[in-house]
Amino acid sequence: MVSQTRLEYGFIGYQVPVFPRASRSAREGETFVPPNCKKDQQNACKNRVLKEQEDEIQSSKCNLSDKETYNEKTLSGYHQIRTVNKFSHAPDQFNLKPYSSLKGFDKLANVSGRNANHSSELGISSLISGEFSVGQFEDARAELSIIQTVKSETLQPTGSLDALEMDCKPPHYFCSGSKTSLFKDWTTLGPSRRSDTIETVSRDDNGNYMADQRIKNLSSSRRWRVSPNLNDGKRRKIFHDGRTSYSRQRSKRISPLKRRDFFNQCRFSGSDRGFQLDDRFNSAADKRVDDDNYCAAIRVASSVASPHPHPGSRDRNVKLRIKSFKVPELLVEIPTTATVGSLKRSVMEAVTTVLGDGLHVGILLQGKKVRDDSKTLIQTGISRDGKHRNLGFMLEPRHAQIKLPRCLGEQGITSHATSFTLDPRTSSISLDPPVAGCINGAQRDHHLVPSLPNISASTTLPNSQSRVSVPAISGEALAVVPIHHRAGRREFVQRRIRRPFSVSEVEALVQAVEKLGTGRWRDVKLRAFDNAKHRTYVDLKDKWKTLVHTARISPQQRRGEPVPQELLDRVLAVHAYRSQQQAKQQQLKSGV
DNA sequence: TTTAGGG
DNA sequence: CCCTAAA
Repeated sequence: MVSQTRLEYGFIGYQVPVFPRASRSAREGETFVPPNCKKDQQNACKNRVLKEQEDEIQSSKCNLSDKETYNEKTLSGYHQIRTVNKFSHAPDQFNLKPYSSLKGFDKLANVSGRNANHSSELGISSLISGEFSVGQFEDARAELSIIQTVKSETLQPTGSLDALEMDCKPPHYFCSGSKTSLFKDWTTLGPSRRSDTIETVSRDDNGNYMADQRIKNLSSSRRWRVSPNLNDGKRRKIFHDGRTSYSRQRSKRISPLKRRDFFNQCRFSGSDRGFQLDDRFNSAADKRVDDDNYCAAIRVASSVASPHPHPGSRDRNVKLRIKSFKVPELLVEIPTTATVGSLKRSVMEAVTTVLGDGLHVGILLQGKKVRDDSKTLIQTGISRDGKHRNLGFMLEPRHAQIKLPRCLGEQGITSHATSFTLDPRTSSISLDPPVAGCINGAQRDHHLVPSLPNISASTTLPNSQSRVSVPAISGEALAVVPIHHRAGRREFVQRRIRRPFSVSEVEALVQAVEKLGTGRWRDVKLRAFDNAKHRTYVDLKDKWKTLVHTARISPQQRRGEPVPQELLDRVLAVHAYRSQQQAKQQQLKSGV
């Protein structure tokens, strides 16, 4: 009976720590102490943090050992999605937490750089793709029906909806070691904390939700200038079957080092007076964020420079600071017999999918949509003259519906994960199509003009939703195969979102290669990943390559989700065998 | 398009 | 993952 019960979570919104920012305590000049830090350790913690701040300039490498006493979760902070289960009393909570704190920071810097150059669109997807996971519940294999025994009894067999509300806690702490230096200026903001800025969410005539914001002038802020060679002019051709190929392209990708340099150039300056406004904004945002009832979204800070920069005329730059995005509501339906791990993945993938390619950015200026992409900001009216204080960014669904054919369970292509009872045929994730996300607080103000009138708008929440239940395929991860709207599509093409191979995928890959050998990647694809549209044969080949590499290095050097040694052994065995065969072939050839 | 490798 | 030369 219980196994027939399904839980459905409606995600009204998410708050994802897209951009690192100082914890409130840090901005308030206090030293953050991890919540789990025992009292007698607090002073030591404080000292350590202070010391880190002192050392951050010299330190060029993050000293992990120095932080080992901290739980990563504690250090990184996370945002919570809390479900309000109308059938139960204890709210369920979902956290979006950094997938990898250190790796994430590099990418965050990268995102910042890219944002500065393109639009926040890239940054969002980049950020979501791999930097965060849905977590907290330790036993990912525990079945929901066990965890929610009590709830299950009260749940409707189907169709029960848990309203999910966001609890958007600011990251407690986001920097450690040298990484702190990247964001130093974020952590050392001015003390101005008057919460006199009222932010609200408004709805445009298209039914899109947005938050108002302020744009801050860039004048004389050289840090916000954008290097043109960061432009990633990649062009991607989309095959009819959803596969991709790439035409020749241009400039080199930015190396991580360069990205960091770039970010360092772009970071805020604590001496920038305008930043006090940012900070004030932050305080307002935090206040709101603390409100359990507030539906928040993806937090972004980005900068956008004038598309036609005038060298030597920095006054013409506009600085945008987008604090957060609201994403459309998502619904996840999942059997109670599904594992916690699969629930996490479902949520994560729903978020990833929507942000990955399901949205595009719309711009609202004084309530009107700006549709002409070719206009310059000045022509549009986005300038520093202060005329327009209502500049809004929206995340709008790119497609009417986003379908997520997928298998939610760990049960993958192989039959190994037999302990999972999730029925893929009835799993579904859906996106609320008509609701656009919004950005809470890009902000505008004038440099050297500390007082800025508040911007306000009416607050509305998404009220419509539609759930799209789609039959899940037997592939592993979801294959989001958005229908690409070529017309009016953004010029720049983002890198595919990163989708680390799960263990069961690796298992399937190894199994297939054992059978087919290396060098027949198309067959491997067809055999084991036919339903995983996002895994191309090139991906599989690449994965095999990394698997071989992984198997050869010490476990300490490995990163990401650990691959069972048994699998790695099989990888090595197959690889050795195939190599041997290949060598023999070579010998035969040359011998003849 | 697919394979094979370097980036 | 990306990008491509070759096959």
